[in-house]
Amino acid sequence: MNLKQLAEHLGLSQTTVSRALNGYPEVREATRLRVQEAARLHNYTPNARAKGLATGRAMSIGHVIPVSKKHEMVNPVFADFITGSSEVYTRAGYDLVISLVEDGAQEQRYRDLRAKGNVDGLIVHGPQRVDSRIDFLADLGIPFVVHGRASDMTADYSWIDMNNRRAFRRATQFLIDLGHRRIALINGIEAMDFAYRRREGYRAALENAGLTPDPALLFSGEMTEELGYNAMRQMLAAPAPPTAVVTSSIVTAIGVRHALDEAGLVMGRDVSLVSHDDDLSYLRNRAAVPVFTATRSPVRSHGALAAEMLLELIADPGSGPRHRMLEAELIIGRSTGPAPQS
Amino acid sequence: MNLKQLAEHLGLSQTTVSRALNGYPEVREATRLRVQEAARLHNYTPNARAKGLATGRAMSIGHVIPVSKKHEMVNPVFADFITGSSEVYTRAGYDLVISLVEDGAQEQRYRDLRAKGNVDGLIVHGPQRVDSRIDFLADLGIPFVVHGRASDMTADYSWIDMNNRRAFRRATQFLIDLGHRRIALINGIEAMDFAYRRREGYRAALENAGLTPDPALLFSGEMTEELGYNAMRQMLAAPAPPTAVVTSSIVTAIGVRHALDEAGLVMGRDVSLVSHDDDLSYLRNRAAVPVFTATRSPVRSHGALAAEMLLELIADPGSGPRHRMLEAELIIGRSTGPAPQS
DNA sequence: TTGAAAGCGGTACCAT
DNA sequence: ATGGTACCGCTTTCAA
Repeated sequence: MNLKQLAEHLGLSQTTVSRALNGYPEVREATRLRVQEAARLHNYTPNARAKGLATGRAMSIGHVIPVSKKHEMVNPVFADFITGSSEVYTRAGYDLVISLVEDGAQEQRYRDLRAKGNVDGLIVHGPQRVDSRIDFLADLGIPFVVHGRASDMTADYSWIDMNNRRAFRRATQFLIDLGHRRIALINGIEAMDFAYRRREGYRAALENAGLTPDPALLFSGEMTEELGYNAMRQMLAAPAPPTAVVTSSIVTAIGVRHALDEAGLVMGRDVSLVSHDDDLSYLRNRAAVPVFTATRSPVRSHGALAAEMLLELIADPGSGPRHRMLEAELIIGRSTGPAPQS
Repeated sequence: MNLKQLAEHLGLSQTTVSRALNGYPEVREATRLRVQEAARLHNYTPNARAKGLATGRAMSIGHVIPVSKKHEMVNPVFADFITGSSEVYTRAGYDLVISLVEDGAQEQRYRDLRAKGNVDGLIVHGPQRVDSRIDFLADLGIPFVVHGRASDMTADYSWIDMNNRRAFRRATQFLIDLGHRRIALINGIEAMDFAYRRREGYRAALENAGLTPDPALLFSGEMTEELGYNAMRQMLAAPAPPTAVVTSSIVTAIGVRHALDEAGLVMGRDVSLVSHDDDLSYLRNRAAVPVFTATRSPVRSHGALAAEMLLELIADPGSGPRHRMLEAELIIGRSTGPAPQS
């Protein structure tokens, strides 16, 4: 059933029916009720494409996720993030369009997204330290919010990010406070902004304690189990293995643990481990248990906040860029030494 | 730049330009080249909404993912699955629309998706053993492919699924072959079809070996770390703990391991563990290492296959439902006993 | 081989 | 308070 048919059925004009349904004030209340009733009865839902054509708004938001041929993995946090966003979009009547776009085709894809006119705004995932997408999208004039930042760019754009630097500084400090001196970092790919900031935090904590980062304890790559496994094996085979490890992902931490198993070492006794993005809250306060300690960021609410930010940006294009920084939580599942300084 | 402007610019009619760009044969070759050249030059991309309105096709596919208020989690395999699908869609010129829809609002949301006209077909995720969505969508007359099946329904619909029953039968058999007699299962929510089938496989292996499933060793719930932790703790506190555990998810397995840690037990020595959806291929053949053994399904390619199936269905609505079953791989990272029979 | 014009299903301006 | 009508941008008959 479309508008025309509904209007004929009611003996009204399309105009009046449209107005009644869209809450315009100049419709008599009785008429509005009659129209709404009929619409409900016939399961009338306006055609989104026609509506979009007429209004110039697509009522949908795009999430662009970079994938590279080389790094096959799609970060699982996207799922969480998108869940948060989705709730906001649904409530506001927006659809969510996902675009996985490959390294090479970036700009053309964005241009298309814009020209095809099926998104009103974009969320940009996975920014690098210098990310050409940002200037490009700004030029294109489409509202967008970046999930993360591009540290080495000066442009002012809207973003939402967690405090990666702080989280990793605290995690590292926690281990230093426990007495560790040889602390490894198994990080994501450091061209990615988040990984770069994490390493900065790690380094800051070491330097603050008068320690020099040892390159032999620094690893970065795609955050797979395999990375953790290989890194840990390599370090265990070297002359001076670390006594503690900080990893960027729980997945990597699992690999680390397999390497420890293989060497007959016990996590929490022989080697301490802090992993990011693990939710150990169910273990909190079980202080005697040799488990991971973790930092965790509420990715899902990041998604919701980013979505809200973007919708505001779309509603009020005049307003300037918005920024939002969120803190990660340090979850101590095991504490064999002094608690970390907050 | 829109079609009208491009046509004026070229001194041609919209009709001719449209035909030239869409490969209609009745355009003179010289004209076509001139048009294509100009289109490229001006970055002309047809407006998708207008095109959709005119053709009646949205050129986009919806993925509907059920979320319930109670089970907050969104299964991380969606991310992988969608990645696979996305590649297929992109190549075929389709967009991907994600709809997370809440338990209550299911039918209304599908009806809307259909009526709003912004998807040409749907992939349905997370089917239950009896899933009302299937009959409903069939009635609605929109092409759809189910990722998974609904065991207790008789309707014939298109689906793609992994052989959950077989995977869990083999995993359980593997443990039986190692000599285990008390084998626990920590499963997903068994109203979900996949979890139900997994339990059937587990049970089949036990019965085949003349073993009776012990209800005290059966757990099901949302596949969180916490589930694995609580289940394992509870079993360890009981009179006759299991000597082996099969879990439906690597996340759950991590929780199991924490419970073992807490009890001072060693995985692979005191308790064996097989987890599903873990990729231990990097450990394959390291037979002496006490690690997880796993079954793994290539979720990403499931996504691609489902997408292809759906596009075929859309292209040829007359053809009947299609089905595709995929086998999971049993990855043996540790083998302290005889290998499982395949 | 090309063009004019009628939709596709709405919205919104201008009348009445 | 309601209706007529000109778009929105593209496709597709029908004519020339």
